[in-house]
Amino acid sequence: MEKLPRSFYSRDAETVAKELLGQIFITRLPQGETRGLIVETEAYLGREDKAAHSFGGKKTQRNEVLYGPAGHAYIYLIYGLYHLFNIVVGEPGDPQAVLIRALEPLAGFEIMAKRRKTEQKKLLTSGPGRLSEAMGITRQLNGENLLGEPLFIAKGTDEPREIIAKPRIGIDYAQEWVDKPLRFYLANNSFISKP
DNA sequence: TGTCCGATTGGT
DNA sequence: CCAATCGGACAG
Repeated sequence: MEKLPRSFYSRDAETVAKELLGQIFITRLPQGETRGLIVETEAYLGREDKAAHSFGGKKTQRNEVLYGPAGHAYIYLIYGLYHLFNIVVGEPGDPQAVLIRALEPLAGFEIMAKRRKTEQKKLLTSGPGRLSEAMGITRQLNGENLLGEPLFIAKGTDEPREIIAKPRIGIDYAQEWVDKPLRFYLANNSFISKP
């Protein structure tokens, strides 16, 4: 089990978003260990990207971790109900991020089922809010270093995989950025958030 | 301090 | 289709 190094994250969001597909996201929290294969991501390009929280260089208490070093978690609450899990990427000071949108459950099924209050495998991690709940992600973990514990990403297998690129979800306000193909997912995977 | 709203989800 | 539910952004 090999953790992805800092250098993996210190690249542009589009590259990292694609290369995160097929890697393994692991959490080790008091309830136990859970693992999921990353099958869907979105790239948020930073200052220039009207869909990004850091558009125009905006820096607030919520998003300041985006301006720090790559390989840390950016976690925030959306709709007062769900936590979304992102990874800070790029060089320090360049506020880019990758949103993890779906996982394929690999281990810790019972822990996930208990947190999600469902036994249906398809409903455990197929969406950004769902996977955060299943993996035990809350904003207490905002800023955590993914090269340590309790959150990290391990190298998956090197098998070639077909990647599909499509527009991002839920960013209707982003004008000319709405249609840019910055959402990536593995072809033929059944755990994608919106089929 | 007051108001408005969201990188979603689940039930109608 | 629409309500749930609340921290944060921003205006005043």
